[in-house]
Amino acid sequence: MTIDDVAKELNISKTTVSRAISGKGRISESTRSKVLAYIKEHNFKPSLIAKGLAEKRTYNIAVVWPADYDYVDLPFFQSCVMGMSKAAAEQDTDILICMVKGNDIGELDRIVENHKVDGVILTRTLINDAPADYLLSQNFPFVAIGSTEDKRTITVDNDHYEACRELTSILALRKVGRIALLGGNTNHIITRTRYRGYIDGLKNAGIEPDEDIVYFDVDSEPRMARILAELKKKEIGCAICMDDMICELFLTCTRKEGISIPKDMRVASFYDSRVLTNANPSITALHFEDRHLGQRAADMLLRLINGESVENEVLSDYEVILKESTK
Amino acid sequence: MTIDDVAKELNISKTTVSRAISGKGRISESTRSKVLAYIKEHNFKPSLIAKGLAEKRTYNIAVVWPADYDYVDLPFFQSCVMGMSKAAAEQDTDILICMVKGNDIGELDRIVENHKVDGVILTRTLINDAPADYLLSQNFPFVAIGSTEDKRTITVDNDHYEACRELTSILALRKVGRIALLGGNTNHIITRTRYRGYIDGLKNAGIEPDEDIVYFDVDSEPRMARILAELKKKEIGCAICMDDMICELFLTCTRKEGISIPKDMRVASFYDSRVLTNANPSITALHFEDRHLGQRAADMLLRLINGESVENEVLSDYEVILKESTK
DNA sequence: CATAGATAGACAACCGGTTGCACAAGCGCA
DNA sequence: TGCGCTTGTGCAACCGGTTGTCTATCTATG
Repeated sequence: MTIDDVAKELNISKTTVSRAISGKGRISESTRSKVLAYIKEHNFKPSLIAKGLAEKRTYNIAVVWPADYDYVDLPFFQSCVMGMSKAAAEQDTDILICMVKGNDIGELDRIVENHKVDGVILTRTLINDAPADYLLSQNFPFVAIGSTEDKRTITVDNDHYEACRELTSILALRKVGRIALLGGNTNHIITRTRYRGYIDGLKNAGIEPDEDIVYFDVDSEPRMARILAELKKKEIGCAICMDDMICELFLTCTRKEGISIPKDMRVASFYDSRVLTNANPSITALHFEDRHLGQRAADMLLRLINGESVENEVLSDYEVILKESTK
Repeated sequence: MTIDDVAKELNISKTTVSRAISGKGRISESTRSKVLAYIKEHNFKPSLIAKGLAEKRTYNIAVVWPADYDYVDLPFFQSCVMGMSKAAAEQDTDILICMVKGNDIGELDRIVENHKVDGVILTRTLINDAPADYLLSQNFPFVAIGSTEDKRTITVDNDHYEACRELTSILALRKVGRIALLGGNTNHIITRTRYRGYIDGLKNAGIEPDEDIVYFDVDSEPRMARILAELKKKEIGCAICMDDMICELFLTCTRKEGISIPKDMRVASFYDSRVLTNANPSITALHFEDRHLGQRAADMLLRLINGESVENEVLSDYEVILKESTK
């Protein structure tokens, strides 16, 4: 069934049917409701491909999936995509996956050149983000989850600065001793953002930050073991892990060393992932509503595609959840 | 730039250009190479939307993403999708995400009715799989990763029966004592398949299976704790965990109980996921090449869409990796 | 040398929508 | 009553490809 069939059946022109469905152009209310009733009764869905050809749209948006095994925060990504999917579906739009390895643009150029999508969503942007640079150079609509250094980029993210500041100062006020920071990949913008929050959180609590107890690129067990030795020597009372993977490493190493938590040392983490939820003792962590984040990102991108004006957004969908590990 | 522009520039008809690109229809080798050279030089990509409208295709396939938090094996899913993405890209086809919750068909009907994709890939099929039933009823092309009960379905999967049989008999021959099975969700077909492998693995080693030491739906720490108590009472020498999540639970509980591995009890797992890779002691596990699995699935689906004949496939992309936990 | 058959390419219809423009009917107002 | 303006609808071109059918040219054959 096509709009021609509908038109013939109702003795009107296909133009009128098209207008009734899209809501654009002049049409009488009576004709319009007649058409809508008919297509609803017959469960007619106009072809999005034909619509797309005429409008030069695909009704698809891509999400860039960072395809490095050891690097992606899968639960975060899943939640985000769930949110995007929900928001997009409301406008008949779907999510297409674009695998990208490292800081290469991978399949992105094929997807853009073939015009397979109307826009792109980037997650967890890097300092020099190749996909972002590419999309900017092509003047292709996109929204980045996580801030970027280019002012032209539309971004949305949770307030990681504020979240980390809050967590840090809460811990500081609890008198947990010296607070070390165990950070992730310094190429991630988010790593620096959280770092700033940590610094200011300490300052708010009247503590002078000490660069000697801040570590980045904590990505392996041997490295964590070495750091842990230093923490012991420096008589650190509490460690803030910048993500759940780092926290896992921390827990593994403390267990091996026979360090008891929270008796000997305390620990808090970003993200209360499944692994941490099951941990013993339970882990103090920041909980984020990543789903909502994805939803916002998709909403913003769709508005961008529709030519509406879009402002950067900073969300506060997080919560500090205090558990045993910082008691 | 369109094929009309190319045609005009080369003083030939758009038909000829179309034929040169697609390779269909009669065309001289000289004209063909002339056209191909021109479009290559000018980096011309014919519109897939227009092509799609004419051919009634979208050059997209959907992968159903089971959107239950606690249920999806994310690393498995990621690897699969990476493989699919790679195989599909070679035919200008992309992967679209279709979120589905539980055994509901979710967004699937919208995607099918709107003809957003040419076919669907299902992962980890259930006993009564709503998406599979729906797609069959709509006569819509799809491939299932994991077997189904409906003979009309095209399936591909690793040989989980054989893998589990092999693992079980290897362990049995190592004289690890009585071998218990800790299984997952009984709604998953794969759970039953592995179970059969376990039974036959024991028989091959001359051991009579004992239903009393087979557990299913091991999905929480309390349940695991109860099971562990039984295993101790029954003097079990080794546990086979049907997936990495169950193995994690097992490790957590044994640690709490002060059970030493492999001294007091041995353990082996399906999947050598990141979490297990870091475990201490290292865990004996089955390693699967999920990426290749996804690649095969996408290949098969594309052939199905192209009207070629497709046979079910059973892959043997796995390896038993023996580590300390079964020494 | 005439003719049949093969081959290369062009024409035009088609896929299923959108949209600029033309036109007729209905209305208010002088 | 006549005029201009608004409103509702239709026509046909267009988006950018594919493909069935037809023609012109070339080759092989008796």
